[in-house]
Amino acid sequence: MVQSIVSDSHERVLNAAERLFSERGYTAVKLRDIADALGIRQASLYHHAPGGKEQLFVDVTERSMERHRVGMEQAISQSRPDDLREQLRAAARWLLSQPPINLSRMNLSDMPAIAPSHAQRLKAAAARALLAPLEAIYQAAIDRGEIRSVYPHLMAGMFLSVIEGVQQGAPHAPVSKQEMADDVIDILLKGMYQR
Amino acid sequence: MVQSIVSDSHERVLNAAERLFSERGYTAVKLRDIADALGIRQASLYHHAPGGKEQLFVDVTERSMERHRVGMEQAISQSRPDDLREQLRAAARWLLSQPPINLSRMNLSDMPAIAPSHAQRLKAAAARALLAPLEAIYQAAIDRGEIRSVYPHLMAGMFLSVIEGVQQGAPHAPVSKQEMADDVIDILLKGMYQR
DNA sequence: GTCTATACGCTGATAGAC
DNA sequence: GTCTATCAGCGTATAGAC
Repeated sequence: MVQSIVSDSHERVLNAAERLFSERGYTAVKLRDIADALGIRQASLYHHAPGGKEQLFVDVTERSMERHRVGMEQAISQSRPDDLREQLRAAARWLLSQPPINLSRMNLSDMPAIAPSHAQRLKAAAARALLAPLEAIYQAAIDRGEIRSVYPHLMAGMFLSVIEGVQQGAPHAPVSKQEMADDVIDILLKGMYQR
Repeated sequence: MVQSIVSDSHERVLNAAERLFSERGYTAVKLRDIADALGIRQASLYHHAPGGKEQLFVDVTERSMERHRVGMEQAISQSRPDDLREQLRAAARWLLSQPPINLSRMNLSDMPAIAPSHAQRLKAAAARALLAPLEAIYQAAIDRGEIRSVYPHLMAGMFLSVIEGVQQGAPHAPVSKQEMADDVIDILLKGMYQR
């Protein structure tokens, strides 16, 4: 299969589309923008994405979520068990290596703009890929007494919000994203109060 | 001034526009949506907002940010000084009483879609209204030794992300938004670890 | 102050040459 | 696989009647 070296042209289209969609959202990205990023004409996109804009968005989002599901689960399973801090750091490292995800924008802006059945599928994929793995490690940490009792779902959403904030608020900071994420995880675990 | 009772028709337009823009963002909201929310025709909007869509967006966003600046400063100044927890709770109460704000979406999606000069003004207004007051109370808490040394700017962004997450992730929770916000503030201050 | 009608540009999409 | 040409529909905006 000479075709699937690393990034055949179909992959290049998906990658460009994913970066733009994940940064600006569905409605703000025009097919023209994606074509420009690839150095081709808007109409030429239809050779690689015959389904049109909405289908392209669904495809890249599902691909992204599946990659995140695997990435998150690997990051967590490769960390020491019974160490929430290390698990969260690994999850943060994974998330920061990827294009940013804004779940809030996805839910409020992107989903209403596509077919309800598509929206439902993407929401489910996001829950599986991002929320579920985090909820699981929080629940496990509660069960073994490492942390006090908190709502795992709330904590998972909080973690994702915060990492996303790090990812995009980073430019102004004097330190790297990963350092910021580590600091933030420390605060979530130990708090801000003086010891 | 019989005109300015509470909500003359100009205000009603701004309010409807603000709610929609703040939820879905600039590009996802069509003037038609705002008109529908008001029960009028799209063209009739131009009587109240002769400047068109972009100007309307700038107007409502500046109005919103100015209101937030006052609301945040009041919430904080009416709290006990030297008590970061109470100040954060008051700030959260204020934020949760308002239409949601997604700074990340504003920066990545909305701003690129409007004139650069407009974008610059709105970003500055958001920094003044939301980030600055929070940075100030964090810095003060550090100075008086209430909390350990953290980056106030990072903490301010983190707080806003988290409250916004509470605001929109609330439906699934068994408790009120304010309770969730209080829990989250407790975690930021005390951490998740068992005492 | 709201309406209908309409102009206009932009965007998504199709057809067919190369 | 990419192009040019073109279309249909949508969204913004304007004109003018009521």
